[in-house]
Amino acid sequence: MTRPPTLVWFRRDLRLEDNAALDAASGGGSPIIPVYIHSPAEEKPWEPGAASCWWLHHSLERLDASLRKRHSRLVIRKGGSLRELTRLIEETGASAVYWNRLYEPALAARDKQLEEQLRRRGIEVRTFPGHLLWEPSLILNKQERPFQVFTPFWKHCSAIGDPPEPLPPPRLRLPERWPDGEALESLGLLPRIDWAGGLREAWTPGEDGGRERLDAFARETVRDYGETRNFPGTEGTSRLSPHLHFGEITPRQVWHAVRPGGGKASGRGEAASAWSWLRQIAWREFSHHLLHHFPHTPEEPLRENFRDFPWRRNSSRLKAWQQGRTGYPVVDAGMRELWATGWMHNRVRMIVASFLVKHLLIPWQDGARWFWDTLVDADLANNTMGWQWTAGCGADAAPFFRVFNPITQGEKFDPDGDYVRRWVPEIRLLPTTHLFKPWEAPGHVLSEADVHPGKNYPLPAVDHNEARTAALLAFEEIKGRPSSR
DNA sequence: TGAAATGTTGGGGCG
DNA sequence: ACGCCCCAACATTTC
Repeated sequence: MTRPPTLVWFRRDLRLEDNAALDAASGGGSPIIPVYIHSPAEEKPWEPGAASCWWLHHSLERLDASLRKRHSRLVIRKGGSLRELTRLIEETGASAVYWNRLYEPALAARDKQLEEQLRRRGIEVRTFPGHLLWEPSLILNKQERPFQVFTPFWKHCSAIGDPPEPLPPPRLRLPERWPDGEALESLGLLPRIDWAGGLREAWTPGEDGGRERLDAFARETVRDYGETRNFPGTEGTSRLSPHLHFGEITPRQVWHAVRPGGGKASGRGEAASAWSWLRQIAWREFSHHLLHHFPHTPEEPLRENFRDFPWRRNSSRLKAWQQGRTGYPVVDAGMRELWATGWMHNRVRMIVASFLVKHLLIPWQDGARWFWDTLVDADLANNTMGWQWTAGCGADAAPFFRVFNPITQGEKFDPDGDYVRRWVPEIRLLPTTHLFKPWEAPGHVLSEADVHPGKNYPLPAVDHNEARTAALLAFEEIKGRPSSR
């Protein structure tokens, strides 16, 4: 007599290692049935965008392949989560469902309901942490309120000490029979017209790809992270964000992979670099913390006075921004990198976001929507926090009057122009002194470089100084008003 | 995890 | 030698 199987419900934890739900199920000794249920409607209004869907398809493919190496498989279903889980329970005689917790408001609410309904039917439900280092509901300040400033949040969390060591890969006991599943292709995650060439070139979705990226980063890149992280023309960052979003690797794996002092000698600068990167991991935690405690923030500004901000919706300017035709080379380079690869360097994200919100006065929500659809690492918590931060209406936000200068930002952080030349090839022959402001170049320099402003490269959508003044003026309108209830 | 305006200082050219 | 101006370099404040 074999024991009834346990369903391990995969969601955004598309990995076998350091997977608490899978580990607990394998330790329990029951046969394991790995399940994925495609139910984008349950994530509304933030169902995954086009780039995320592309990633998800390949990540599921990889997960299934690794399971098959262990003679297991991923059972794919689509439709309502409760309906499909219930059906699977009936079909397989499963007595338990395990999963790793997610924290976005809509999903957390759905999961809570599911848990109750399954329990009512006598099913054992167990849920596990692991997507984050610290449970958002447990992190509170001395007044038992959520943190709204990053530094005290980080101080509080880092004092807790190192997170537990990652879990080993599981041993999978196989069921006697497999339930039916859908073909991955039937989920329709891949684009109908193939625009994903640039994504394929840039990324290897899946646990193995994430692991390789992490190993390479921990071995080499992290050493100089403090120096190089701000230069989009170099590979100074980890590029782990999509792997973290889909749970192909975990924050505790990355913590233990780069944390200084783990036996191997490292210089002072190297330790500082590693900590400054872990601090970025803590920003990810902070953004989930904020979304958990302020669940309306994907749509509404945290600071209430920003509801009355005199935004100027303008679809043709929005489109120029989306397509990388603003006439500001750094901005255009970033937007084109995003479109081509599904990713953008963080320094450039701040520049293009500031440009949309402060130079064009277009609502940050419009920018957040575009990022949502085009980023392979689109993450509701990170995206929301990032945009509210730039717009000046979020927690610990940059004040609104901090307006990035798209010219000097380019000169500072792309000093040789490598980044701009790569993504805005039509101006690549300009000398670096004029690369970030082609409209100021003398005629003979332009014609020698074959740059014709207004013809083969756009004139600036707005004048920097005028736009800056207009933004400061618009900000005056809401300045005196109360920023929170 | 700004930028620009304004203020201060100090060296050098020059009458 | 001296005052004056210019200006770079740096610091402070303001948006």
